[in-house]
Amino acid sequence: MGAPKQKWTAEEETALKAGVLKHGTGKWRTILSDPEYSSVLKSRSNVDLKDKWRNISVTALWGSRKKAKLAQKGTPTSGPRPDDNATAITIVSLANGHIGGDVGGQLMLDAPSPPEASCEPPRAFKGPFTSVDKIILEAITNLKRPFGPDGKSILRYIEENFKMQQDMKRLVSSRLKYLTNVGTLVKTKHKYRISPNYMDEV
Amino acid sequence: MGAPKQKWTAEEETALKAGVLKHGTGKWRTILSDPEYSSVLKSRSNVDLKDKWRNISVTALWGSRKKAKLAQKGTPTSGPRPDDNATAITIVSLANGHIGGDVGGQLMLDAPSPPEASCEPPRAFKGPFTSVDKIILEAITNLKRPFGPDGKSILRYIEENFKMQQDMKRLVSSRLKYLTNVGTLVKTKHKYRISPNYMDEV
DNA sequence: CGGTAGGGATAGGGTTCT
DNA sequence: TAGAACCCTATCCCTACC
Repeated sequence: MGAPKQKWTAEEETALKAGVLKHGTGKWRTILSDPEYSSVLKSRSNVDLKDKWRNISVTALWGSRKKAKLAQKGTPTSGPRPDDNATAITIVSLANGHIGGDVGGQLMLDAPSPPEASCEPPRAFKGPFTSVDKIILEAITNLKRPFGPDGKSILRYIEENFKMQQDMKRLVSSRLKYLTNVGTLVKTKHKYRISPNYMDEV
Repeated sequence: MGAPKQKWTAEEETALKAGVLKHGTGKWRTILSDPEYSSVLKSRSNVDLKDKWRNISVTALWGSRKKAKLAQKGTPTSGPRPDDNATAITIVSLANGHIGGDVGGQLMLDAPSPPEASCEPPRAFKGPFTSVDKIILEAITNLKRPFGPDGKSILRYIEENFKMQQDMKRLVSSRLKYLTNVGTLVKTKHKYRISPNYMDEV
């Protein structure tokens, strides 16, 4: 009827990956609207992009969605094995890493704090943070929740303890996603905790 | 972020329904502030409540929001199946019915049923039409707008064509909401038209 | 500014096709 | 039979409008 299973071409897949690299995961409509990819992807919907990306990621991580589900149920303690097939993981990381510097060009998280950002973090614990990531890790550490705080708590902590001149919601959300993807954080039931392997880096 | 899909529990849903029953639809912040529900719903926002209620209502009426939209556009033949899931419909009716007697106590229009209406399960469809409802239907019919008149036009029509001794604004607004909820009216872009399925009841 | 309504996007479970 | 492609819809997000 409508679409007899339109297989993804290599070109489309490349465009999708580039799009995720540029705009981050979860920005399917944005990617689709980007003139850089819209021509190649014009026969795809935002949902198609989402589904395809899921296939790519999950395949790289587990081999298939089915295995992924089984793995999540059967082995609650062991996370994904990054050594399996790192390509998609790399792409995910890369993509999310790029988010920071992208959205509106205003995020610029790693810019070594401008001359005197006109707003000094009032209650910073570890001096001038140049990275939102560090703030997030601090939040998780200080919040001391049994299974880790959830995203809202983290966001609230940051908003209450730092003077930010912008809305941190999306940025924090992006970075949580990123830190989870690269394995720095472990996400369980919407709660984030710092991976044991990274505790010493905090 | 914090909750990429925090599914509603049965308990939360019950609290929401009770809240609507008590305070009426559209009073999401009020429901959230009511100590009777605030503990159960503490992880929800007023917007969450609004969305969930929309989902409950629309699911009961049409099966899903998508189907509802499709039904509004085409498919003149198939309407909602009242026998499908009447519970939410009933609750919607009940809730809105209570609104009438609630706000300022001045609405209190015509209880079509005897005094003991308070403990009686209301009939959702063909339900308690008030005289104002009939006037509203007349207004919509006579105004003959392409996609139906909006609330203001309906109100103006009533004020111009009937001598009412009270301010009809809130009352008309309530009844429009009610008639929309029970499926008698279909609301699209602030305009109201009579559902094809109820045209013959006018 | 805070709240609500409504449109619309996303996430994830489920289904169909190959 | 597995996996890719696609569907369904609860939930979440954005914006206009009071």
